[in-house]
Amino acid sequence: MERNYNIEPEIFLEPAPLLAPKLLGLELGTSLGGETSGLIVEVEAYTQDDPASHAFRGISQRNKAMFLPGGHLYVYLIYGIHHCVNIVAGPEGQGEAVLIRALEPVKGIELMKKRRATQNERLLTRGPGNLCQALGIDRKLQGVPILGEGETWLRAGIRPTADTVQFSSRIGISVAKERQWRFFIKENPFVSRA
DNA sequence: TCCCCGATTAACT
DNA sequence: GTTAATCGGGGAG
Repeated sequence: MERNYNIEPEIFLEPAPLLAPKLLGLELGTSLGGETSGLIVEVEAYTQDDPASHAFRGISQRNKAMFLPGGHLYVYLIYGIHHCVNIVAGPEGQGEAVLIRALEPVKGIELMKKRRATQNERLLTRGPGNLCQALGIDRKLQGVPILGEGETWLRAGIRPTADTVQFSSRIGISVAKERQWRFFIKENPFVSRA
């Protein structure tokens, strides 16, 4: 574990599969009627040439935030119910992003319990839909920058050592299962699946 | 315009 | 293990 390191802004211009593991251990938070945050413990990378990616068919009204420069947010609605949040990767015009799949809660646990309607801390930010609900993230945050002093922010957290990072196929997709672009912290209880 | 189905979740049997 | 919930993107006609 390493604390108080700096986030290098250039990492967001790297391809999503390179950026994704570097996001593990960073603290993602919002200040929306109260501060809530958590350490990123599970992510997945999606690229433009990737059949599982929303960017695969090119730019559209829905996915245009994916084509912003790295370091912005791409938020989408899935199954008509749940929001999912991505951190955009790569240069402007390149449709790549990293889906945030799980956080380890840090700040605003009481507010997150209220938003999630549960007292079970383990369920607050486990899974991409759940963590958006806990942090109050929806499409009003479409395309906002993640670095800087906005109401959505990313800060240095606790950087994992290489031996605690695992990777696997991505969850819930029906194509491109051979791409092992899911990265997560070994044995972390907030990761959505073992 | 119609139709299918998804980067999910929780509540079932 | 299975299934309903509920919206909107995108391909077919």
